[in-house]
Amino acid sequence: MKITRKVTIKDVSQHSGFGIGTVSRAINQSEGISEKTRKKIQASIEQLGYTPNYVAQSMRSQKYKSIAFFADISNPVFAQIAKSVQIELDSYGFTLSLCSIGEKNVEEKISSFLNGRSFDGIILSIPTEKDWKLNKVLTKIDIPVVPINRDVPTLPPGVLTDYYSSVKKAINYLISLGHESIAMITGNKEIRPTREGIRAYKDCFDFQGKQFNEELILSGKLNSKSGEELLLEIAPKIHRGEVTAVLSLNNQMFYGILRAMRKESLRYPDDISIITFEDNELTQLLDPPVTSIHRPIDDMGKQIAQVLLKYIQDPESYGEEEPIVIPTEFLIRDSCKPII
Amino acid sequence: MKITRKVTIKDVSQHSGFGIGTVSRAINQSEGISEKTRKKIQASIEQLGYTPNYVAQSMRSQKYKSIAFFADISNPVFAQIAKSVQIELDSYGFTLSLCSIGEKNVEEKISSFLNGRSFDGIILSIPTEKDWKLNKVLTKIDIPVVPINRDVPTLPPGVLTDYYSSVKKAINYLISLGHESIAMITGNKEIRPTREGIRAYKDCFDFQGKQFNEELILSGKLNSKSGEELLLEIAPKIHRGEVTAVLSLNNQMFYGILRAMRKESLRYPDDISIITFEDNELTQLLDPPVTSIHRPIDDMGKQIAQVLLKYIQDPESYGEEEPIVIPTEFLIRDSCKPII
DNA sequence: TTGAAAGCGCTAACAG
DNA sequence: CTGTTAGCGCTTTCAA
Repeated sequence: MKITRKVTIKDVSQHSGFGIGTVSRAINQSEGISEKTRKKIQASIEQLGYTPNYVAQSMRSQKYKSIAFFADISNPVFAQIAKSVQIELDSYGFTLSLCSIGEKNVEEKISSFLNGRSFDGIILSIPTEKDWKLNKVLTKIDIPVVPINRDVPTLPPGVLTDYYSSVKKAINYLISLGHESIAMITGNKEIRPTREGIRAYKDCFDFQGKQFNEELILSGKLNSKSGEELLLEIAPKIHRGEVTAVLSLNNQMFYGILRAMRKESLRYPDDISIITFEDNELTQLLDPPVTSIHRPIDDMGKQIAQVLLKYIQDPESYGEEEPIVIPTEFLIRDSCKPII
Repeated sequence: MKITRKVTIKDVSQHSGFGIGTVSRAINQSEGISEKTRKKIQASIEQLGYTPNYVAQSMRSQKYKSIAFFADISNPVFAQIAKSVQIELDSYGFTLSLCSIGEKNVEEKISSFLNGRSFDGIILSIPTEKDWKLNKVLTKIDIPVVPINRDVPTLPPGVLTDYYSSVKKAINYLISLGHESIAMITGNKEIRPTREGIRAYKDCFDFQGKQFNEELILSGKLNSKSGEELLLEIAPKIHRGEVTAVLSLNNQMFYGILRAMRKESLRYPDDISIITFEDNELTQLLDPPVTSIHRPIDDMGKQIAQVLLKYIQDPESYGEEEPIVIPTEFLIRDSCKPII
């Protein structure tokens, strides 16, 4: 058995009797080729089992059919987004490459990852918008970038979850149950979800003509440890009944909140009412199940892929598109109790 | 401001005064170049801010510094593996590309994904080992493939979790608590974890001189729905006290098991003792927390990357390496109760 | 409409 | 030790 060299465009050219250029035109569905020859060449391609070499195509065309995804994939939310983005991209022949980023040195990670590699576009979730170094790096990138849930000054808005309405629904629900002292646990204040959450929170209280207490907004990092610390901070108030409800804007922080509650022997909904962003196995299987804000993550991933693809295909449109806002659903379960 | 063309090896050659070939040798740390020239060239490279074009390098060298990862990343276990694999690969300049696969048409997905694209290696987690079509596709692949927890006939063993010891510990623990009718919920029987689990289960009973009841091994699919159905199947027995413990070999199935228990108003540890594979937020935060089998996932990812890299760097060693066995930890918590 | 030929940026073989 | 050159497989002028 002889070693089978990969079949190239040259083989197709010979086999079909047409020139290399013509074959290329047939492959790329380009103009200036008769339907007849296209068919003949197509037949040769199928007989030989030819597939164009993506690497060679890329080198010549400067198109890579490849997207870089920067996020912390160990967060199931991003894992799921990555999955649906990949599935969507795949149907357009695009490949998704992963790059994990943490809290620190994000710009360094991103630029060293991009260095030398070639992508047509980037999907990005970053820990803070106010990262001067990062923003500098981002301006230098000459391919479209779609941020997830971030307002990056140098970038078009991308895809956003409707945190404002979500938080409004949650807070109003708690108010309707009679809660007045509602703590809200959020990530740092330099990301859109936090800003939008706070805005919604304030608006709810303003609308009700109620006093808004700044101290009840607790900002930290987007991880469970931080969530735990923040809950521990207000635990005394909860014990004293000075805080009767907690709204968590982040799934990871919520894990920490639950851990802290356990440590403090605080039980929901009796000692405290709780609501969290992101519905998942945990919120469903906890006893009682947790009232939560749900977003269609697969749909989000699909939309992210779609905008990016649009930007790539039509660079003129980059930055001209309206932000895509993903609506959420408010799932009332049994983790909140009315104040009597 | 003039448009800055990307600097190429030619520029470096001109700037440094050395030939293109010499520059290439400097870049690739190849033999046959004096330390002096290397330094001079290095200086030029830095001054010009040159980075080799990976695409061109790949095209010429047939090395792509690129790995394909086939798995269902929406399972947090694989997401975390993907993350740590990526981090490890990144330190060697390799890129990780994602491809989601489901339960069906796996061979079709894999081969169409690979088609035209170029990778140096593959990481693979497949739903069943007895997939004739898939195995046929796999034999045709001429780059190293590292399977995760699977014995694929046509492939070297790769990286394996020690299911045998893990299950043995769990079963023996249950036996020591006085349990005799232990149900084990597993994936399909054509994957290594199931086979190893069953073998361990049998060995434990044999060793104790106890009767092993085949009916208590419940095989299904690796998803929560299947876990739910299987638990529902034996629910009557649990109610009657004919089954007193359940061991779940899969994290996804475990979600379903918990759902089914809730439907059936079955509570652990009072109505039934439970143990599951994979420790995570859910097992820790459930009340009471769940006794579980934990494996070091990040370490697993790192090892997967390492073997694959070794195979790529030294193709002779492909298939000659011993399987890498990942040990597990048995975390006793409060989900099991002794039989009195 | 088609073919020929010039590269894309790089590596590797060959010469010197 | 270093320079020159021939491609890798493809797209894209430019002629025919």
